[in-house]
Amino acid sequence: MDTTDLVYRADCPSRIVLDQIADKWSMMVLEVLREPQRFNAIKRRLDGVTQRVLTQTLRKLERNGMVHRKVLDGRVLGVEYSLTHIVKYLQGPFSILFDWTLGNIEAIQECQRKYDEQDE
Amino acid sequence: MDTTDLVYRADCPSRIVLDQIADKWSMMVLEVLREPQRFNAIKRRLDGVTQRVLTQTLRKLERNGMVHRKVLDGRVLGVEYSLTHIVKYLQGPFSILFDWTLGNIEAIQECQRKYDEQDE
DNA sequence: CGGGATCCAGGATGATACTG
DNA sequence: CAGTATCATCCTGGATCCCG
Repeated sequence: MDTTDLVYRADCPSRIVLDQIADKWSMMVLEVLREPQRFNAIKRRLDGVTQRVLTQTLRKLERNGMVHRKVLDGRVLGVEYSLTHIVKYLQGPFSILFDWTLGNIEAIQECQRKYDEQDE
Repeated sequence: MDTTDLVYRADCPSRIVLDQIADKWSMMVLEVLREPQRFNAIKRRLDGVTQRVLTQTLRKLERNGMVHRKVLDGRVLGVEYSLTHIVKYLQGPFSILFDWTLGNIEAIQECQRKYDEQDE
């Protein structure tokens, strides 16, 4: 281990952050929450996520101060989620990542085909 | 489901890409490989990764055309990994993400403390 | 050096039912 | 609406041993 590689050290606090947000659902939630959304609205947009996993993901992001949870007052229960200010800064990079996946998907799938063909 | 939300649909190819790279080790490998590195060099820099998981991660990235695997000729076995050109475009956003974790770690840990204090 | 093969435990996840 | 609780299952990941 090179001690100058702080971000890669297991005991570096930033690694703990990466452990938290560097997963598929967290990234997609952060992208969806460009606009504040209610629980079921988020769930509907993230095709395939279960309510259990979405709840866990939101709790994790809330714990890390990246998402704000607000109980709406009204006759029926309603909860709105939104991004906190510290995480809004990441929206640019995230958008680039999403755009990149769309722009490179064909090249990637071609690579997958070639890779899978080798000694099938 | 809003059909305009292509990137969030389970059957959208880009989701498959996110499934592949949106995880902790993949992101760190892509960051480490700014400079081409040999297997054990990568392993040493990524504190805590096991050789098995690193191998799997590299294979996955190679399959998706993001990492190039090159067997070096010499008396002993040597393998060098490097980034392919399509993924180099992501280095900017990745660096921002890494810098962000370092810059916001204190605020985040403060949020964690507050969150954990609630009704301990 | 750079892995592959195997075994195994623990955590993540899906399905389902229930609730303030 | 927005969750919690429980259970069965699956899969990841760690540990270990071996190999060209």
